[in-house]
Amino acid sequence: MKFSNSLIPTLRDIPANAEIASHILLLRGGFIRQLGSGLYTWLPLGVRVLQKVERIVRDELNKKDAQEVLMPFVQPGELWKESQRWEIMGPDLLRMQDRHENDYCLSPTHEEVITDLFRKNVKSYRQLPLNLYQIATKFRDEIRPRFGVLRSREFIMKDGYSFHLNEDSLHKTYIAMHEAYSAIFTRLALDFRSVEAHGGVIGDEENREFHVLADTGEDAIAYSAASSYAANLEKAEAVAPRETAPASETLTKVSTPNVRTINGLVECLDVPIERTVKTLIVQGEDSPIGLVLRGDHELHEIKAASLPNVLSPLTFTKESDVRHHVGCNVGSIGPVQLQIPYYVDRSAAVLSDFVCGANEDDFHLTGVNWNRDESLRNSAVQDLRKVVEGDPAPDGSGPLSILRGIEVGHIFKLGKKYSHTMNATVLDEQGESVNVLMGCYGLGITRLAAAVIEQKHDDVGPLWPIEIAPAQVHLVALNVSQSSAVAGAANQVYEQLTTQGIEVLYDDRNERPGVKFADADLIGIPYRITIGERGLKHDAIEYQHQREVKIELPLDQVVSTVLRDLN
RNA sequence: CGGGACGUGGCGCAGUUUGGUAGCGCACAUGACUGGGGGUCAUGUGGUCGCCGGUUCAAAUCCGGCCGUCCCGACCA
Repeated sequence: MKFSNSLIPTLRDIPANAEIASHILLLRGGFIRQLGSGLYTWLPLGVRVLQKVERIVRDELNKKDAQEVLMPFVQPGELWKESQRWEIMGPDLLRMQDRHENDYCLSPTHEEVITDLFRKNVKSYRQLPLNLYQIATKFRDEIRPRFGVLRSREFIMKDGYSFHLNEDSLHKTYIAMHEAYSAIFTRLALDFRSVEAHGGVIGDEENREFHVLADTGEDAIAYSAASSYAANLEKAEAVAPRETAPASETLTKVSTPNVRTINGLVECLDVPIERTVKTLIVQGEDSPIGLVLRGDHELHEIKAASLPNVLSPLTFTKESDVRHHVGCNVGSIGPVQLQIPYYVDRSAAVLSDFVCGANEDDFHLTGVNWNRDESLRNSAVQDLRKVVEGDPAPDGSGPLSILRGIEVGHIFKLGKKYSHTMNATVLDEQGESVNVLMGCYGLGITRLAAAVIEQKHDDVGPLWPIEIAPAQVHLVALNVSQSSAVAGAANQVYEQLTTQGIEVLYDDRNERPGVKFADADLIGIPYRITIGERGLKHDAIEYQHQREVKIELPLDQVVSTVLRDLN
């Protein structure tokens, strides 16, 4: 690949609309261009990266006997109505009609199509298990596309689906996919975690997310350094830190004029925030419901919304209604004598001598105790809060740490969710018709390419892992148009490496050295060979791996050294 | 959807407050010089100032509407 006849539009300036490393560097290195919000064109170097990511993914999946298919990007609305997701999906699903006014959508995922394919073509348990995948374009009309290709609307995803007669078979494939994903990310030399997660609209049986750790990640990951426990914060279980201390204070009503917030309460009464309790009021099925948390803890909406009688999605009760039901403003609510049902978070439930609202404007209670104080004894305790750094891990292995991660893969057991609604059955050994069990395995190809940069870059450019670099070697020939010696040597190295099957980006342009070096940095190919007249005079060719120290090699050893390093 | 910002040659920006013939840097073309970290000089090419409407003798600039892009948020008392 010669630079002089390639489209590699590197940028000197930082593009105005890009903020994070992967977005900036993919633009500046000439890998992508934006077409519209959440829509990107992949340029030649970018396509090479994607193809290599895909190659690794195919390789690892094929090892596990998954088979590749390719399904349509445009799908009939009928199928989505059948699975009932036409109604459930909301505006993320981009819908349209054809000339006959039939409903269609751009596929955000392919459960419906694959299930339809399966039910029309597989009839016997003898054909199971079956594991099919594709690498294809998806469209999701995201609320807010951002961070370039990290959260775009149109993107490339590997999505796989498996079919099974029984749970045991499903589990085997689920584990096999877990292994395949781990192998893929390991080959990319990524620092990643597989974590417990929420299933979302796909399904909420057993599932696992794969995250590339990076500060710019949109998700928070709680993990235990002492064990393999790791969970997305949206799933992570919060366990109570310690046993209840005995009550020592007496219940006292204190005046707290104009105190409406926990911070105000802490200041007013000079109590530690860990000994305060706040009560949030959300809409329930019959009446509003109180959620009681320690003052310094944050409500976990997903946990709260899944509680019995609590409305999902979680909706906070309007302040005027709070006064109607509780008799005070939202800053003075507390569990003592609360006139509506409430749940207490585990960590709030182990407090003693704590402070809470008195359900009367401008008053709070101090010295409150769950077990001693009559109206509190039968409080319902639930996990309501987000975990924080230092919380005990649910597996008892020690304190939790929190890191940020980019979700690049997600594997699910779907069970019979789709086989049931879409009537996908096989005949079992007894000749009985049974719904198959399914699994579903997603992996973001375009996102993964960006996530790699988020984790592997420096000030001047990406540091691509060799497996997905746009080329293996960047050959920089300095002043080629002036020096026939340089041109001769560079051409020779280029020919020899190419003949050996090495991918070389050969910068044969008539550009100044500074331009070539800057572009090489922006492109980020791992091995760089620099040939200039100065070194050539004493038979010295520069050779450098990423940003490490350059070494000098005689011309006749360059090719063999590269071959050695690449194998 | 709520809040904020922005939209001026390919890219990055100034000009808008106070209306008066559209500018800078980079890139691009040609030539000369230069030749190991985005070089210098000279001469050039390229823009209906996002779109539509209004005010005005005159609009990038003022007013109204629309479109687009980015950022923050999408609840925590």
